[in-house]
Amino acid sequence: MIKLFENISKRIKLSKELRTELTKRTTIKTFKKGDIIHYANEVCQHSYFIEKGILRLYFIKEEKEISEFFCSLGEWINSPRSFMQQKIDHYSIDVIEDCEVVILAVKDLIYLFDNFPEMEKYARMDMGNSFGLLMERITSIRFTTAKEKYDHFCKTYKSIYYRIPLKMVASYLGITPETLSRIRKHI
Amino acid sequence: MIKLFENISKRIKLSKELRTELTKRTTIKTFKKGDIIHYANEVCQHSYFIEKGILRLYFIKEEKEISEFFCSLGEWINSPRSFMQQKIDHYSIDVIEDCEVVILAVKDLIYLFDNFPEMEKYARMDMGNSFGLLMERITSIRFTTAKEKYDHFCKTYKSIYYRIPLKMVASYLGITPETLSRIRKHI
DNA sequence: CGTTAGTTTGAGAGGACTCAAAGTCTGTGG
DNA sequence: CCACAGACTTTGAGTCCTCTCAAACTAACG
Repeated sequence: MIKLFENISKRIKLSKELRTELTKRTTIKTFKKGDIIHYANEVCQHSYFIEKGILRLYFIKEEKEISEFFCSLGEWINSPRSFMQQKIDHYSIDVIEDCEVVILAVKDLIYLFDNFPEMEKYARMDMGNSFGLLMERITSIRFTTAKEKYDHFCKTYKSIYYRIPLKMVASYLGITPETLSRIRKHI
Repeated sequence: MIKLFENISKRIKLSKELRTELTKRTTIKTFKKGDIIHYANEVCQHSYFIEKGILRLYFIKEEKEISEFFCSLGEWINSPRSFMQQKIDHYSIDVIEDCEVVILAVKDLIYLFDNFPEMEKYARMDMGNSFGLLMERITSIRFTTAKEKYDHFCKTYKSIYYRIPLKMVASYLGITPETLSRIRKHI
């Protein structure tokens, strides 16, 4: 839970009460590479904070997996629309590298929102951060060659880019595995 | 302010007190087509809620304007990172169609956040909504032909897409004006 | 009503795609 | 602990979409 408390403290003052409540309402769990921790045909009931490992949000399009993004140490992952609006969405989450996560159920998060206004602030700020990253990514996708897209990807995921299979990176970037393979050769 | 109150009420219970405070702390203003209401070299001090008209977030890349997104009736617009983190960012905001906006200064927003916890919730939910749209957009940019990108754009902006100059649409989609012109011809 | 910005049309070049096949890695069961 | 099957990655050839550059046309604004 250490990384989680650090992450929260970065954005808001973490009171002893909130800390206690968080400890009480979360569970720690480990998963193995290849595990699927959220399925597209279910409503996302949990949000996962990563203490270790790599997870991926992806969906299926024309029988192929498309990676939406990757998350690692110090980040939250869930199926955004499904989790926030409690409805089915087409995203699944799987494990790229053995991981340890802190699990928070939506009902507990709501409890925290209702009883700790600073938790709302934290959620807003954390999302604001992700929002900025998405905007940057959109810029990096438009107008750029496959090589520039890949360079941006390596920069964004500098601590983990080399741990993700080429095929998944290709679908994340919206290029074919063949093209990505050729690009990497020329570096 | 009618649309603003509607928008807020959709997400949270709008108390009489918050309503009063909002009225007191916002101003209504009109702008004309072509006006620039936020410049890239300044810290964004205000957020604008649109009651009428169309505004655009854009930036300059290699001497060309790149449109990031368009906003119209019932939406907030600001330079996201600049506004949230109070630092310079490369985005400017200009007026595509004469507009009427409700202006909220960052200091007043902070006051509202500090005194009305439900305002934090509203901001979080509103951003969550925009977040979902960005994710959809990323999907619509990857793997798609220029025509599919344009179709998605028309769907996303169904009430205003025909009011935006072709050149701006092209830069929004990340294709050249020539390509977009050819696509539109074949519909 | 002229100037300037925006849009359309055309021709040619190049990057990324598709399809195909060979080579490499990984994990599972014997 | 090794061998093999299946998945992943690399390499190659040919095609197509979108880009660039260039020029004509049209619309908007003072």
